[in-house]
Amino acid sequence: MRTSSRSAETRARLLAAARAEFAEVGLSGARVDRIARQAGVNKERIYGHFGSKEKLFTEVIAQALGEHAARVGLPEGDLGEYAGRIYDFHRENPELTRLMMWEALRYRAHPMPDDMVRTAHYTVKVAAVAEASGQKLDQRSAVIFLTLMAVATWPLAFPQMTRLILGTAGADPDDLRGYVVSMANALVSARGLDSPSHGRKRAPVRRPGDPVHPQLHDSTKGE
Amino acid sequence: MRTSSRSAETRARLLAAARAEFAEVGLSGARVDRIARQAGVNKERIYGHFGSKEKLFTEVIAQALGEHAARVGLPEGDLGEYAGRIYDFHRENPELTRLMMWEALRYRAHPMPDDMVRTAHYTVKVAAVAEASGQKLDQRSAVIFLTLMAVATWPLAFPQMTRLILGTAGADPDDLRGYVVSMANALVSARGLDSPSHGRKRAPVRRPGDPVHPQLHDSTKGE
DNA sequence: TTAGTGAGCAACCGGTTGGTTGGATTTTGG
DNA sequence: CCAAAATCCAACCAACCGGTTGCTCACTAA
Repeated sequence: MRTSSRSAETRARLLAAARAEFAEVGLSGARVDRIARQAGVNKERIYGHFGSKEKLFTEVIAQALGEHAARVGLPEGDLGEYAGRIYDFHRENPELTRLMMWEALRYRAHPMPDDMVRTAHYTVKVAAVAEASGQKLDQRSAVIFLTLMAVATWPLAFPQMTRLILGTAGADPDDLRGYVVSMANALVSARGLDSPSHGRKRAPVRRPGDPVHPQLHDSTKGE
Repeated sequence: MRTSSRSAETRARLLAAARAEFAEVGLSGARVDRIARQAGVNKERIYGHFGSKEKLFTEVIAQALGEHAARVGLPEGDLGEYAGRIYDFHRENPELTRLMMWEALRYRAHPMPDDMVRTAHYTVKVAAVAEASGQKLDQRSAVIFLTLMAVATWPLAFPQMTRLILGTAGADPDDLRGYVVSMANALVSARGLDSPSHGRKRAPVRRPGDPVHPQLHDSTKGE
């Protein structure tokens, strides 16, 4: 085996092991020794390839979200079924859900390294939602998409809450999927029911090409 | 000051400092020294009062959820406005949202210490939802309540996703509240639209002998 | 006053952690 | 085939972490 491909494989093995470890216990809970051992590599390689545990973490998240973006399709036709597909994907890839949570906890709303590509990704999806639900492309389409995500992923992100609310008997994943689809359909079928700016202020309209400023965040802070 | 009340105040100061620390960096990220210093007491007091870092963690969560239960009322009348109240509370107490996430990541669906009291708590709320939405008390009421929670808390739990989907301009919290209320109303107004098992069940993806190891738990687990 | 009680604390401890280093081994260019 | 470059690794380390201990001090009851 050539050095370069051997090196690439080492890197890939480290990334895979790190993804499992980070998904399981998060950044501060992860142990570099464990990652290296799981990958069957010396832990020094982590620093040779990635520089630090934290940089490895961001690399893992970027990779996982990239795969996610590539594998879930666009919303088309029945939006309830689309929510079901999101549910399915997160159910089959619980690591992604957990990585999203670790990411949210660590970086909050701060811009991420690959902010622009992800923004573009969701812009496309929101447009598809607008078309599928037969309304014009505006803020409300984005909100519907956001809510579909919420309905589909919340029970998987907060399994303890789901169990407490539904009870152990009602927590059957397949039944839950049916409920998710049902709730999502209810959302879409009732669109246009009342105005979005129901509350206090008037809603601004987001321009699709909205510039996002990639402002660096403090790297010295521990988790 | 009397010894007992002084002790109680020390305990309260530790709980407050621990809540901030745990909400910020989670259980494994938290530093006992930091909590003690923030509380202005010696770190030995943590072990005198709570026994261990993990027990302090569960105590913090129990307290925070207790406050939450006390301050958000029962769902009554307009369920959309109820979702708005949930949103308001989590917006004003972001620590609770984060604690729930840390808890979900650490304990997954496993039973928690105060499982019963929390279950009872949600049973009451689900019953109130059933009454407020004018339908009989069944699994569907629980699902509606669950979905209300999802719609109200997801944007706050995943601010980075919300920002990416809505854009920086659309992420205004007040507008977001309006959307949450609107979406929740859409949900409820479309109740009874279709049966829960709307689509055919999807093929169950069973993971036989799930090899995911729950390792991480400390050896000192017994109570 | 004094004995008893419990909160408080500085100092300490053993194990662990992220990160480093010097050199052995393998691959590549020529 | 050779030398340079790339890759790998066992051993090491300083800092850090959760948890403990032995003692002091303030307060209370008798």
